[in-house]
Amino acid sequence: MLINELSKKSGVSVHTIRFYEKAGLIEGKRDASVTSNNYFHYDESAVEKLEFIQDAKSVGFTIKEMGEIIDAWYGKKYSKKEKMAILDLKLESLEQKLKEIKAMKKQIAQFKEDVLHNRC
Amino acid sequence: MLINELSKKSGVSVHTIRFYEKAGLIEGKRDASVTSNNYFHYDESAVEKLEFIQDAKSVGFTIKEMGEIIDAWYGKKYSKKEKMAILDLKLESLEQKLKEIKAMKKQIAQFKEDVLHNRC
DNA sequence: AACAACAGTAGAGTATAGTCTATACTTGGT
DNA sequence: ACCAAGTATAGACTATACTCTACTGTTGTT
Repeated sequence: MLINELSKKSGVSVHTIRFYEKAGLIEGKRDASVTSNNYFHYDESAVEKLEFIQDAKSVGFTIKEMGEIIDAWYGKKYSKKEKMAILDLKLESLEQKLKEIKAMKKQIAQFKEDVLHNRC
Repeated sequence: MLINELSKKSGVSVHTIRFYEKAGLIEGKRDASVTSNNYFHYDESAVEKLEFIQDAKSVGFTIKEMGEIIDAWYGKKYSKKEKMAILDLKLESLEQKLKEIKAMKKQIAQFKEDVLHNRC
């Protein structure tokens, strides 16, 4: 599919898809048999990656971190063992975020107590 | 205390404290009886707020959101009822973040499965 | 052939959150 | 009195993550 279709399927704008492509998160391929244009073609994995990116963004992963995860998931540059290690690190960082959020919930609950009892 | 002491107590740089002050997150007071300088004086609440800011940052709250929380915690511009409502909204957004992170953990666990069984 | 819609590239602009530099004045220790 | 260290303000600079504009070329429909 071309970029416009990818945009519609993923819900990510054409501009942003190109931005992600420059950042190395997704990759389109050019058809060598076509000489009249330079159009990039994308497959279903690009849709999956863009869907992942949207979720990963909202949990606070940076472009760089998303790139690492995508490389460990789809890429060819790591061995199976390395991929598992990278993904395990990401799981640990999520575990850390989980703890921080739980602690923040407690803190805000405490703020509510303070407000309730006019302690501020 | 003056800004340098506040910086040491909170672990936040003097520059960044001034940035937060401009953003309305903390507030120093000038001593009207002193005419020779314009130095700001901070109390213990500034330390508490800066400590909160560092935690709130790491869970993904923006400056604007932190300002809302601080106003609902320490500020005078809201009624008790309004303060509780604001803090409840923030608790809900944390609950949402918690869900997203748990979902992302599942997704990455699935990536591990895919890698393990050479499905990518 | 005309033309709107789409594709690519380069680069400018925006928003957020700092971080640092320059300048000028004040304070505290010797 | 001297001078390093601290303080305030304004504004420049950086990094991240987009978002948009300008321009050029291609494709598909009429």
